[in-house]
Amino acid sequence: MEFSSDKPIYRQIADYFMAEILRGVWREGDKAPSVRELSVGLGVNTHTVLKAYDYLQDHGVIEARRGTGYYLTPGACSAVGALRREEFFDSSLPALFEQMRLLGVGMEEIAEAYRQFLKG
Amino acid sequence: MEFSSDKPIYRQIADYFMAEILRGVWREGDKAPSVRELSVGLGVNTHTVLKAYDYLQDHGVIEARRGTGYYLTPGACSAVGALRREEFFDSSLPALFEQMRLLGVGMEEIAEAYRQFLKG
Amino acid sequence: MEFSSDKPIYRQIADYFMAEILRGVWREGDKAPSVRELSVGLGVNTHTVLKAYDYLQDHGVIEARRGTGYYLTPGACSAVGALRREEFFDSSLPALFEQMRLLGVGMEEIAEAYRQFLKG
Amino acid sequence: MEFSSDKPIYRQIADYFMAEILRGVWREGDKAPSVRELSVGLGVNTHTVLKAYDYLQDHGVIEARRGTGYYLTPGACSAVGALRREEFFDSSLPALFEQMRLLGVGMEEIAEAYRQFLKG
DNA sequence: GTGGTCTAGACCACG
DNA sequence: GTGGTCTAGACCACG
Repeated sequence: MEFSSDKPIYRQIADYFMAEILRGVWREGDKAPSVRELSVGLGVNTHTVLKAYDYLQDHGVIEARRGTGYYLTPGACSAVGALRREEFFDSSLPALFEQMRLLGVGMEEIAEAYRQFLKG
Repeated sequence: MEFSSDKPIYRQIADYFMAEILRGVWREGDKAPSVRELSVGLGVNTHTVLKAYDYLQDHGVIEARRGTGYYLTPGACSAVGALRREEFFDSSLPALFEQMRLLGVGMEEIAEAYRQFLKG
Repeated sequence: MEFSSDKPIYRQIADYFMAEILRGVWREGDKAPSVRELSVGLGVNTHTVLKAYDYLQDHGVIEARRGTGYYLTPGACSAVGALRREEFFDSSLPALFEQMRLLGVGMEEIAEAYRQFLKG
Repeated sequence: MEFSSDKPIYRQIADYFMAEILRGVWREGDKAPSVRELSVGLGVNTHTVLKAYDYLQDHGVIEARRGTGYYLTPGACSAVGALRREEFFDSSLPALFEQMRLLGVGMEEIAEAYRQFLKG
C-alpha cells in the first residue's frame, strides 16, 4: 500500500479497511488482522495501526474483544456507509460548492446535469 | 515544482500555468517561458513541456509564433475559465453523481445542503 | 505508403486515414488499426502514429477505449467533412486570395470563371 | 535544386527560372546561363534544359541570339506575369472549384470570405 | 535563439 | 495485448 501525503496515514489505513469491507473481502463478525500483523504488513508503526483501529472502533465498524483482538461489528457495513455519507456531506460537498462559487455555477445547472446523468 | 504521481506531468504543468493566469501572474499578450527554459527549470524533458503547451494551445490559452515563442492569447483568462467549467461538468460532477448513487443520496438532499452552505 | 517531405508524417497519416473513411473503406464504429500495428506497417515510430491518432481524436474522428484500441466515432464521416471544410477556409482559400493579390485578379473574374466552370 | 515527381523536370526548371525573375535576381536584357552550364549545375541532361528554355522562349520570357546564347526579353517580367495568370486560371482555379463542389461550398461563401480577407 | 517533428527505447495502467 | 507518458537525443524551418 502506498500512502499519499495529503491525509494522515491512520486515516488512509482506516479508509482502506472500509473499502475492503465494501468490496466484501471482510464480512461482519470476521476477525480483523492483529495490530502487530498489519503494522508489519504495511510497514508502519503499531501506534499508527492502533490509531486507525481506534478510529474504526469509534465509528462502530470494529470492536475490541479482550485478549482475542478486533472483530467486525454486526452492522459494520452500514456503519461504513454512514461514515461515507458523513464524509460526503462534511467534506466532498463543501469542496464542490466552493468550486461552484468560483465558476459561477448555480444549483439549477447541477440539477439539470443530474437529470441528464440519470438519463444517460 | 513538485509533481504528484496521480496525474500526468504535462497536465500538472498546464494546470499550474492556468492557476498562475487566474492569480494574475501572467497577463494576456505576455510571452510564456520558452519550452527549453521551462523544461530545464522544471527538470523535465522538452517534450513534456511541449505537450503541456500543446494542450494549452488546443484550448486557446496560448498561441505559438514561429521562431519567437508562445504567447498568452487575448482571451486567455476566459479560455481558462471555460476549461475549468468543462472539467467541472465532465469530471467532477459525474464523480459526484456516482458517489450519490453509491450512497443513496438524492438531489433534494444536495439542494438542501447547498442552501445551508450559502447561509453558513 | 510513401511520405512526402513537405508535410509532417503524422499529418499525412491522418489525411490518409480520413481519405479512407471518405472512400468508405472504414465505417463508423469500426476498430482502427492498433498504434503498434500501424507503426510497424508504415515503418514509423509509434509516437508518430500516436500523434496522428491524437490529431484525429482531437477532431472527433476516432476515440480511444482504454486497453482496447481506437474506434471510429459515430459521426466520423461528418467530422472528416467538417475538418476538410475548415482546412479549405483556413488554408486553401487564404492561399488563393494571396495569389489573387499577387496577380491583380479581382473577385469578379473568379466569379466569372466559376460560371464558366459550372457550364463546362 | 530538388525536383518533385509530380511535374516534369523541364517545367520545374522553367518555374524556378521565372521565380528568380520575379525575385529580381535576373533582369530584362540579362544573359541567361548557358544550356551546358545550367545542365551541369542542376545535374540534368542538356536536353532537359533546352526543353525548359524552349518553353520559356515560346512564352516570350527569353529569346535566342545566334551564336551568343539566350537573353531575357524586354517584357520578360510581364510575360512571366501573364504565364502565372494563365496557370492560375487553367489549373489552380479549376482545382479549387472542384474542391468547392466536393465540400458543397458556393461562390457566395467565397466572396464573403474574400471580404473578410480584405478587411483583416 | 524559437517551436516542431521524429526516433529509439522504457515503463505504466487498464482489460 | 491496448493506449499513454516520459526520457534522451537528433535534426529541421523560421526569424
